[in-house]
Amino acid sequence: MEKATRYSKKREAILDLIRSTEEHPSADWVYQKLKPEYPDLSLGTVYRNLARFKEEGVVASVGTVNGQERFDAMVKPHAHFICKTCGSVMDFHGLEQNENMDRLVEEKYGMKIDHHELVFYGTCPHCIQTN
Amino acid sequence: MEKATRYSKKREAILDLIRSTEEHPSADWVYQKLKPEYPDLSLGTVYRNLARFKEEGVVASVGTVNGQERFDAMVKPHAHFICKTCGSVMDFHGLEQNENMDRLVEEKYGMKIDHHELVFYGTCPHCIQTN
DNA sequence: TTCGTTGCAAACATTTTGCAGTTTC
DNA sequence: GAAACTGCAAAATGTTTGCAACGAA
Repeated sequence: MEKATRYSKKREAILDLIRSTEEHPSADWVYQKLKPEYPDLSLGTVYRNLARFKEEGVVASVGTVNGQERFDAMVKPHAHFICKTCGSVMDFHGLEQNENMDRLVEEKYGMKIDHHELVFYGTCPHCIQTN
Repeated sequence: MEKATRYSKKREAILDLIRSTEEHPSADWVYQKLKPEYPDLSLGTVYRNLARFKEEGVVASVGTVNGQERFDAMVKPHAHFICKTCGSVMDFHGLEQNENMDRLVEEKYGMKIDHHELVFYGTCPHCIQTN
């Protein structure tokens, strides 16, 4: 038996925020941003909703940066860049892998592929300048 | 002034172990495996040496699986597969990105690229069977 | 009224760190 | 003997969870 879903203003605010930013936020970033408007928001709620969004597939995890998981409102597959200096995460559009790659891999190696993630690591323009 | 390096039997054992397995181990896995032979080994030492290996570039982080960072004795670039069910990490050889990809990205987006990581997520053959 | 959702704080798990003792050179 | 390395245990950090109160339907 599936669990019913009820409206929640905070859940809506969390998703809206993630969708409105290019920051690829962490749970704490979301919490800090919403705290002023929702003074009684708790971190637990942010985590619970993020977990839920991941299950629903409306938000994806980009990976862990400096010990914190970072999230992305999933629109379509795209590559990411992570700055090793400041930890910022950016999108790379136009570097998508071949659409058939997942299927090819399935045939070649015998596993079921759900999705893949291409991440570049390096130094962002801003950190290049200030070093 | 660089810090001098001294020989350490445990450091050697840790690196040898990572190099000898396809497990893409976590810190704790390394610790558990070496504990019988080195009863006075401590987890702190494993972590300290892993951090060192990463800096030296002899070991790379594959990512975080179920909250634990997983490591790989870096030989040459290759893609990875992570099973969402059992958390196992495997190598995918023959899927390397174009060698020039990093340089292309640098020119196109203006960041300095150190390396990239391609990870597939899905269900491994073993977990397909037992479900 | 029901039961999904939340705040709060405690519990957890992983990783980091300070310090005193040990080992390498 | 100096300095690197380690064990140990405590601390720090990020995330999860139990429970009572709250809120949507």
